[in-house]
Amino acid sequence: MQVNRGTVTIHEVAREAGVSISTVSRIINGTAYVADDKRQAVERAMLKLGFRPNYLAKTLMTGRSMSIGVIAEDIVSPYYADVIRGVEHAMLDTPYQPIVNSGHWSRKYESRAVETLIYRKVDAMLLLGSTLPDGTLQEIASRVPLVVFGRTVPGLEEHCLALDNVHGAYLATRHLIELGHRNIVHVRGPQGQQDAEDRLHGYRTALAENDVPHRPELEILGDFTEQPAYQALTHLLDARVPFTAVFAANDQMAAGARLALHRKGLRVPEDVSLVGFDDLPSSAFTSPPLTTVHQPTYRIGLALATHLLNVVQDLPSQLPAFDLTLVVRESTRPLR
Amino acid sequence: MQVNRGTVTIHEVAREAGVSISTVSRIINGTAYVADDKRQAVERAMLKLGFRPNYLAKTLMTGRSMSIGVIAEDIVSPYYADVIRGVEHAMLDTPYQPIVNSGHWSRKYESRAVETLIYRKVDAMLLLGSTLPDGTLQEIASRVPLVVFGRTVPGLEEHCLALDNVHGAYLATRHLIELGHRNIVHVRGPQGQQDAEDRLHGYRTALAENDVPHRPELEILGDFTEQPAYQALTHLLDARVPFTAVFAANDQMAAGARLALHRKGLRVPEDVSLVGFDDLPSSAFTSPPLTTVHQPTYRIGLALATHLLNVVQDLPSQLPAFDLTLVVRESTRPLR
DNA sequence: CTGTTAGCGCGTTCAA
DNA sequence: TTGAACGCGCTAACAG
Repeated sequence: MQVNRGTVTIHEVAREAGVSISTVSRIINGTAYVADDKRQAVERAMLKLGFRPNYLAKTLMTGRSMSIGVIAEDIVSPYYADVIRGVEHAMLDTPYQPIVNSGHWSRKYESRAVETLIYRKVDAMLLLGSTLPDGTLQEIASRVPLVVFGRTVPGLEEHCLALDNVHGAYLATRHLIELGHRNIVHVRGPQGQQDAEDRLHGYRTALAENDVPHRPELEILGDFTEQPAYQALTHLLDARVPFTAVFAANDQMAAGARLALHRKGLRVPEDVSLVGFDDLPSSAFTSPPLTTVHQPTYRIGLALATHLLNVVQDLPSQLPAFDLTLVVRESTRPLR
Repeated sequence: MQVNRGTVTIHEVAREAGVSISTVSRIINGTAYVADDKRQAVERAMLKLGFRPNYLAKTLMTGRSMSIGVIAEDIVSPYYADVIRGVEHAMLDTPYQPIVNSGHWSRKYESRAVETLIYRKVDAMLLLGSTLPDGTLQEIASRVPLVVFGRTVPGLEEHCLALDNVHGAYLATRHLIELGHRNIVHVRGPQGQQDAEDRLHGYRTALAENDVPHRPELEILGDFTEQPAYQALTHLLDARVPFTAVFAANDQMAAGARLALHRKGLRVPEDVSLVGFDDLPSSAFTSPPLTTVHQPTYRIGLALATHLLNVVQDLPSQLPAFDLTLVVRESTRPLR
């Protein structure tokens, strides 16, 4: 039997105040009326002993932990970070607490995180992106209330929030076309990743709808980080493939592309127009500020959390829809 | 009494396998040898019933939750995010799990986060920066093993990891001076914030040691984000205060400063040299790549977590020291 | 090697 | 109104 020194429980409080533990419990939870004198005695005892209720014991009894598990593909990604910020803010003044973890873009670690959180009895779970197959997500949803961002899982539609990436990419590409560009490079996200595929699709659609010939050699592959985008565009430049604009599937890759242009002495937007996707907080402060597709990540986080809180409290709730919008800043200009 | 439908406990497993609950417990935890036939029966029963152990009940007994509370001033800040990444990676293949929260740069929310984590019985706590006074931190440390990054708390020295910001700023400023610059703007961090004050101090020391006259009007105030830095430098430019270099107290403010210069048609580094602080992952990919003071944030996260894991396991451990180094990239050049 | 028993700290009936 | 007693799911002595 371990010692548990220094842990003061409702028993000591009860003894100190000269009442039973149930009375103490009632006062803590406001479950029933308690005579004023006893209430005061108990409150004095709690203060004196420095009583701290044990959440685990409480959870064991009630079955509710007042915590919400949040798993992001990657906490570090500025994109998810902003969503998390929204989630945190929404929960700040509620009794619920978010417990956030990374899935590290890996099925293994993501499912480990899921298991751990369920073991810890979170009352609900929020997945910010997910590499897990639909079936697994459905199974998880049967064990704990689940909300998913960035994907629509069959059977869980009303708890999924996904944005129209095809449309966002369409807007970005059309903007460039309207500016007169016809040779538009697309820096793709990782192959097979849904958002990346959708954005590629939006790019192609915009070309097709505006009778701009599709040139496969202008589609280059990245992985949503700067370095590979930098390299891919450098290769293209070295190969002297002509183009006048670049649409990168996210802002980080836009930064990589921008550097490749910079190294070759090409100016943005004078020589090449550049569009990103995501609108990271930092993208408004690049030089020049980046034209990009804005995702209302903070508001999404807020909405996600609000919905989640409703769900765990059995309140009716519906996830709102969010639009992707093009933010025109200074990295694009008409083809002269 | 709530229903707890669907929750299968060791009792059902024991019944199904025809053994006692302690035998089941022993098999789960490997506490003692169990006859092979019983073990197999139990394992079959667990699988069949889909048994999931309840961590809370376990924690209630053992007093160890196998979780580590991590509180960052701000999860969203790319700076802390990289430290968190290190922490997560270090714990990835251990039985311990980090539970991360934001303090939101506020005493109120930070102490709330601390309380919540202690209530949840985390085995130890890691503070990534802290706005709490020394006394409070000492009190926390008396309740739970505590490690602090970014500050040295009296009495807790061996569990604190802080970098020499004065020296880092000194290096940055000296670099500029060696390049021939004498009119060096310093974009300060928020007044009163320790890191900000230290960096200011390092800047002044470098000037003094190299006989560069100190011009107070070149010290402008920011708050570690882009916008105020942008504005402050714009004011300075409008006032036609002459300078040839800028040392910003962090990379985000360097981006703001860079934009102010860009808007006035000043090129970096041709017209003005620019140095940052932190070396955010994105700073290597700005155009031009930023010269900045590198903080080994990821490795720090790793070290912090490793130390923490040692501490909770009563293993001897010592926090290593880390150096700040100047990374010279392409945003600085000799004064012509 | 295995089962019985006594808690961990708390919420919640049921009588009084 | 209040207290006694039970149980949440599990671990850890203690016998055997």
